[in-house]
Amino acid sequence: MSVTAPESARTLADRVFARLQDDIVRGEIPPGSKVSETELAGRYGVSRGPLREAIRRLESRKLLERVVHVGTRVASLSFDDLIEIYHVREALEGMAARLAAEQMSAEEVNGLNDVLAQHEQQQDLQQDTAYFQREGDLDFHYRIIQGSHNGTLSQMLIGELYHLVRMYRYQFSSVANRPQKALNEHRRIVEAIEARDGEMAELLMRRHISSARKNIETQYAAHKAENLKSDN
Amino acid sequence: MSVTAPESARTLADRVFARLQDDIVRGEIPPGSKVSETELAGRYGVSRGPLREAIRRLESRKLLERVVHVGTRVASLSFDDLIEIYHVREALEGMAARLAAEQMSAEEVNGLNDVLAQHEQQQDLQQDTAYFQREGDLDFHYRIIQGSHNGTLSQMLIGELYHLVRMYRYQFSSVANRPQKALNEHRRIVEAIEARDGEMAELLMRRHISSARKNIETQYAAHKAENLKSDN
DNA sequence: AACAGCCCGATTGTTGACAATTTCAACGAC
DNA sequence: GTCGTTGAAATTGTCAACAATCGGGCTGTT
Repeated sequence: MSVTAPESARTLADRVFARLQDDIVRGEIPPGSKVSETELAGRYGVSRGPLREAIRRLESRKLLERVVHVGTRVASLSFDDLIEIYHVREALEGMAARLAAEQMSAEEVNGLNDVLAQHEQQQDLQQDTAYFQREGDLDFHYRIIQGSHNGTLSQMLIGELYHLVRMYRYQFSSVANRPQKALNEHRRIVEAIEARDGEMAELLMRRHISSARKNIETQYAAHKAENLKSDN
Repeated sequence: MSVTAPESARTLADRVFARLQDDIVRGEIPPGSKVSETELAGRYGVSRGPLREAIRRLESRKLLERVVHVGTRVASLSFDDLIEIYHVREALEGMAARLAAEQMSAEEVNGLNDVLAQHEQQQDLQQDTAYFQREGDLDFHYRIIQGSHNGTLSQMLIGELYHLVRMYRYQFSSVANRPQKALNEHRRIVEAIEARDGEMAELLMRRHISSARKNIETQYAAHKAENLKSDN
């Protein structure tokens, strides 16, 4: 699934990088907290060399923020950051959907349908869906991105942006609060891909992500209004 | 102009990073060539520590390719890579143009018009335009990207993709071979931005980049056909 | 009491030595 | 002659010590 082949981590720095990234994305190390090189080196049982390499990689992925000679802290996404990311996702995943409609193989389309069927089952069973919805939604989007057969695009979305999106979702324990709607949108996107209608697939995907963004904006505005009220 | 404030390089690794990136983009170190850590450390007068840090950063920008325990070599863009990049640019810069139309300040729009006027003058003077067209075109696109007021978007385009685009342009000494056409397209994009018509700006920018991509594809097809002919 | 300047502890940046891995060439077997 | 093996050289990965820089607290002055 990962776009950068892990191959079970060939070097110490690779392993530390993977573990640290996971700890950050899952919120194990809370956003905004300072991370000390010596402390982390101890925690992961390596020297500062490989650890610094891991830190630099996570820094370029915007998961860590560093100030020279002062230190590194875990990035904490602001609301504005999240909106920015959704604008970028709208553009990139729209293009991904377009290319996927043109490029996906029959097997890949089948896989996409399988994912969709799985989601429908989850909806029916009404099981606790917080985690699975989260991961399931990612699975759907991942497959379309990979289906674009554009490595640069995949790298930017899966290799860079999605870690931030996942961190945000953990950070706010936020799950899509419009699952039925989203599922319907997913269905129509797959239909467009099956019909090899790239233009339609792009349009639908852009609307899908744009709706999610507007949903977040509305929630945030309500949240802020609520806070203002309780402040007075 | 750079999206990551250099502030005249506060650390050794920063300076080495900047110099090495420049040497790579300008083709000083030829694409595909192997770079030795000890050799580069000597060349830049630092130890291997900061140099490795610079290498890792350039690796995440896709300017260097590393194989564990083997070494690092300068990335050499294939034709397919370039096409991939242009698809991503089409999506991202289209969004940038849309946002710029909505967000740019009056001063920023003025600056954009200045750049345009400068380009028109260059056209008139018929001066040697290879270098200036190259940089001028970049300047135009940079300003619109920055005008989106979306830091994530700017980072992805200016901080990551454009270094590859510039490397390619140096690599093939390629300059837009449709300057008049491109200039007209630039004019219409600015008009849309001035009219605060985000949708139109996005459409025009996407067409602009799509045309450039198709132009490259045509050239490449012709080039390949030529090679095949001479092979027989 | 408020503020400026200085010093000390802690943290990061840098270095050179050591360990692990790969590559390549020489050698020998088939 | 080709292929597989082995060993040494070279290169990268890792480590621990040293240097540079920053933040906070102390002191002294106004």
